[in-house]
Amino acid sequence: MGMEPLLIYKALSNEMRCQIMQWLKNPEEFFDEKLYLQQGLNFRIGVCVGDIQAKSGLAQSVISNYLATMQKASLLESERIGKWTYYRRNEKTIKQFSEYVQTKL
Amino acid sequence: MGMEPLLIYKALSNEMRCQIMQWLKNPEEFFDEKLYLQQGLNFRIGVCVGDIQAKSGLAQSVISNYLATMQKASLLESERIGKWTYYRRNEKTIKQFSEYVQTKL
DNA sequence: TCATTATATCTACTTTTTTAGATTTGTAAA
DNA sequence: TTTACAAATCTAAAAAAGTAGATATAATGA
Repeated sequence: MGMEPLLIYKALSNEMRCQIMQWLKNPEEFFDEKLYLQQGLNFRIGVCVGDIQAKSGLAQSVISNYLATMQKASLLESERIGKWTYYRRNEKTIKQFSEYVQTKL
Repeated sequence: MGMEPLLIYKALSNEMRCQIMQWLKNPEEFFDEKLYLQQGLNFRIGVCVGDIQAKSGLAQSVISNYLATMQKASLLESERIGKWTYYRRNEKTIKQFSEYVQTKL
């Protein structure tokens, strides 16, 4: 459960993965919430893989792999509901990392 | 002159390079300043490549290359005096990076 | 000038990461 | 149950990063 700076640096050392962090920071700015609301959900649960993949333009397997990388670094967490997996930021880790950079780097 | 987060994440996504950042944060804790003082220098100018290389145990060419990578990310700056090149942290960039992580990540 | 030392650059090999197609797994709907 | 869809995993090829020996450059001292 401990935050691992090296894993986080590696996860963030890729432009698209950084981009995904930004998209998930303000999903309403980058994705359409309508279909989520229709299902009784909202972006608090995260954004599903397919939406992220479509926005990225990369292959499904690549995005799935990127998201797994970011989850292993615990920058993201995921929840499966029905056929969909929703990814959202893990703000706790992000805060810990930010504090690590501030005090330890 | 602008701080580039992606270059910085890449530079830090390697254990030895992270280690070097730590060594250069408190050189007096990890290196012997005597020979520097004898030359009218101190660690404020930085630590020379040979000392960093000896401590790392890696090949000279590898360390030279690592230091160049970190300098390109502007995490480090260097100064040549005679035969020696001294590397020190660029605290300005480090601060900017820390603020970037805090506010933008 | 010549030899020595410190560092950077060049070169080649190895390892890791990126990338994407194909397959598998899990879920839901027909 | 079959079918369809979303996402994860498998596989393999291409690109990038890591590694270290050899060579080049730059400075010093004999």
